Amino acid sequence: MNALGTAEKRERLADLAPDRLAELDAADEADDRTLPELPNVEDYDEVRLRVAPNPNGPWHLGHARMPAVIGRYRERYGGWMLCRFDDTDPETKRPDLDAYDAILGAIEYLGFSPDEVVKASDRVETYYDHARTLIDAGGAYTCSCPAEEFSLLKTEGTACPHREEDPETAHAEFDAMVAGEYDAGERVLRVRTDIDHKNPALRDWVAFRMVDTPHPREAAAEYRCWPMLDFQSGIDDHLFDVSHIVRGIDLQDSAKRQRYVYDYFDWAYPEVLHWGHVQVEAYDVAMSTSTIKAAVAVGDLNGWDDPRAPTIASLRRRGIRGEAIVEAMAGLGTSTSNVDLAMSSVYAANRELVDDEADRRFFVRDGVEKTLLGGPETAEPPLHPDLEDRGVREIPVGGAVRVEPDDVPPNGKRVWLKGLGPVRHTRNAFEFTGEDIEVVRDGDVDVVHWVPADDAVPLRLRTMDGEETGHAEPGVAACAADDVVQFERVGFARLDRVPDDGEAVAYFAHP
RNA sequence: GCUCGCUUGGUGUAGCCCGGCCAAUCAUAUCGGCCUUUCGAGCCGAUGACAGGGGUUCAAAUCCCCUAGCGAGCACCA
Repeated sequence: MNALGTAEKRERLADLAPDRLAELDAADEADDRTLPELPNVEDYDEVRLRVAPNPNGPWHLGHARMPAVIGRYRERYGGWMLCRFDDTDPETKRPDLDAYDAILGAIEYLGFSPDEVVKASDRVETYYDHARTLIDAGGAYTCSCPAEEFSLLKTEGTACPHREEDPETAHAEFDAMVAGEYDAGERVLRVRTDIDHKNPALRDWVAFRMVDTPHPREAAAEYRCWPMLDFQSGIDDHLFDVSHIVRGIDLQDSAKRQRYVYDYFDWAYPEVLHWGHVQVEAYDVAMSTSTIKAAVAVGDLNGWDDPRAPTIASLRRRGIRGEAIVEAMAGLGTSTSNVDLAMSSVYAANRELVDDEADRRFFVRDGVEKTLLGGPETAEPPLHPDLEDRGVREIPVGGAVRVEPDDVPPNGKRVWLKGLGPVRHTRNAFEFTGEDIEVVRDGDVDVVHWVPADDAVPLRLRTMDGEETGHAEPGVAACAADDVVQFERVGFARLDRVPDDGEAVAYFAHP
């Protein structure tokens, strides 16, 4: 049974036990259902979701949770998904112009494609329109209190003098804000909530403020009056008819703040779910955009796709499928407590995805050369031990082989060169002994991988822990960049560069 | 300080709303066995958890209270 592929197994099972097959299918579907149901789905015509990244840098692993979970929900409910770049801070969270496409590329790599993509910085006029309507509704006022002063008043639950201003004044001053007549810090537009609400976080929050620094996008470079996230995203969620908001616990109070605006407009607030932060063990580099940015800048990391970086780009270069990341992220569920993602769960998911397709190859690290006396001229190990149809690799043996130092048996002892046969270590050579495979089954002889001394392809394997050099079997020269292979007894790797001549480069994925 | 939230084995998760079928699910991990010309895959088995204390109840992982720990918000950041 083990020699059969999955499809063949299914076929045989269908003949032998159709009931059991149905059970397996049901189990498969259940696997896909690790996420809890979204609340009150039946109340909406369509499940409409959004991912709302801040394009202030490429993505680290933690960012994958958002598209992974939201994308899975879209698939489950046959819903709709928006990608909205919340790029309304040209200064402190200044957008990185390359990040917009990098993020869309990452989402695609994870296996999702948004139904629509928008940038908040293209929609500023819309936010102004709604601000004016809100002023008319008595829901907002302009305020020139210095931030620290207002903060003190707020803490004691006292209104500032501007709170009672009339809508005409508010309109005039807001128009002046839009016209750029104030500098940063001189005036804001506040939402009128409850100034003595028991939760200080909800009291009269800022909806618009002045920013002196021009937005990096040319199309938005002239704006000086920018909405805050809570205002912008609240308006957009309604305008795009979002049914379910899924976001981090840092935004736990956002819904409560935005409800005030929704109430002024008489809109219904979407369903909302929060999740905690994701930590990833196994990396030396902290998983934060700014830390990685700094490490790349000073050369501690060799770019965002350095295998030591906890980034999406890094996993991608290592040949890990986006789907494996999604699987692992979906497995974390949507609980509001902080979670640790074990890389082993990403690896386990990936192994399942790539094991069948990855051809087997030999790669000998830091090999020692041994003259080979006797034996066949060609070795023929299978390309895949479980899929015989795939055929064999024909490896010309030549007069000498390389093996890893740890695999050299003591003098006089034998070892089985995989796909070639048994050899005895004599003085400084390997002597072909020709026994049957029984010697391996008996347990006295270890099976090891090897490469011919001639024609082996020099290869550098980049791993999370550094680089390893060695030689791969000659057939690797015919592989292409992007091929995912399993170096037997070493692990899965993605070929990154296979030049006609000279050193090939591969990235280690996992055992 | 004020407010909100979280706490199930190494990791993650199910169960908690609507108490009993939970001596607690599944995955991953680790260990062992079988199989295998890989330290991969497959098969079998083992390991290991309801934060602590009170209360309600015939019955509590599930409801209530307290304590502890963790996290978040109280930004003219997202």
